[in-house]
Amino acid sequence: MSTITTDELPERAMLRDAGLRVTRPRVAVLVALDRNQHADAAAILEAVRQENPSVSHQAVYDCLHALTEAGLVRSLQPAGSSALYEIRRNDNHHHLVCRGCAQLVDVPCSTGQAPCLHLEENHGYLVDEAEIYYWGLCPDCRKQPDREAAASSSSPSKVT
Amino acid sequence: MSTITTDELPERAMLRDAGLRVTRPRVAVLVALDRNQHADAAAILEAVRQENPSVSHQAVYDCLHALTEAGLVRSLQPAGSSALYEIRRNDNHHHLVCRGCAQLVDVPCSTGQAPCLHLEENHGYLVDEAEIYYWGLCPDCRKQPDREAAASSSSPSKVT
DNA sequence: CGCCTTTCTTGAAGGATTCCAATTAACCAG
DNA sequence: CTGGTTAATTGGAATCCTTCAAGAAAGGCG
Repeated sequence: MSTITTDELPERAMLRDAGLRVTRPRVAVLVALDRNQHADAAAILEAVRQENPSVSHQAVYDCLHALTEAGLVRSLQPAGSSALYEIRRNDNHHHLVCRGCAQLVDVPCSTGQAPCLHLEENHGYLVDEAEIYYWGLCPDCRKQPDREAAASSSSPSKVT
Repeated sequence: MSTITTDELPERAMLRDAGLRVTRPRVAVLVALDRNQHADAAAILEAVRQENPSVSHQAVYDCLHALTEAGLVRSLQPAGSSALYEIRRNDNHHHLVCRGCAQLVDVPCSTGQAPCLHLEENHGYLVDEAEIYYWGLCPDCRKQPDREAAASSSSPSKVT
């Protein structure tokens, strides 16, 4: 399906193949995401503007929505963070989140296919995905007593 | 540990046992959560004000933070929703979220203990919890063609 | 009972995201 | 290559949720 032209950015083909119009901001957003996984809207805007200074923040939001609807991009929102975006690949991975610094790391899915977890009782829902956040402390935050204490004991949880 | 006095609200004991001061807004927040699982801050505020009209929204946020840190309450934030709260019980359940209407349903955890999923590579993290969101369409939204189409096919997805 | 600390109230600010109308650009057919 | 149609982008403002700050009130211990 993909229309491959000489020296054409792969992002352009991605867009066309998904049935989306190829626009400068959309290409720029995809390129930015390719370089910077787990970026939020502000970071993407900044990256996009390095090469296209005139792009508005609204355009970035529109692009992200369009790309998400088209399935090219996946949006994440671990509690306490603003929306993060990543290019959707076929690996159906999950995420490891640090309670201390909110750092996000990819972890492979054990089964590899979505939905990767069986559900006993689905309440009549048509389930298509299981999204998993593993919460914990990253190596750096484990060294800091404050944050160590926050997540290790049973009662607390300074999620912020 | 709990100091049980005649005709005392169990919420007061919960707070005292957790080492928190027993205040009117905190008790009211716990009572509201007990009646209304998966409520957001606005819903809790409204419920609290039915009996305590003077409670400020800021007090509700403060209470929710204090209760969350103390481990009495758990906060959820499925992508696209504002923060939701539920009383933390010992069942370590997970959640089923409708992409159409954002309705949230509890589903039991298969293993029952946290973290309920083993992680092959933990990147040096100290993991204490696996939070799972099952995404799909609730029975009502499955009946609506727009939303049905949104999540079932591979390319589209009007997640709104 | 009274002090000290924590929590609450009030008012306002902040950040992220969305809405809207007018303009501009991309795609497709001729 | 050119025009017409459709869709995307711009820019500004508005909305929603959450947090900050300062003073007032209330809880808990001695």
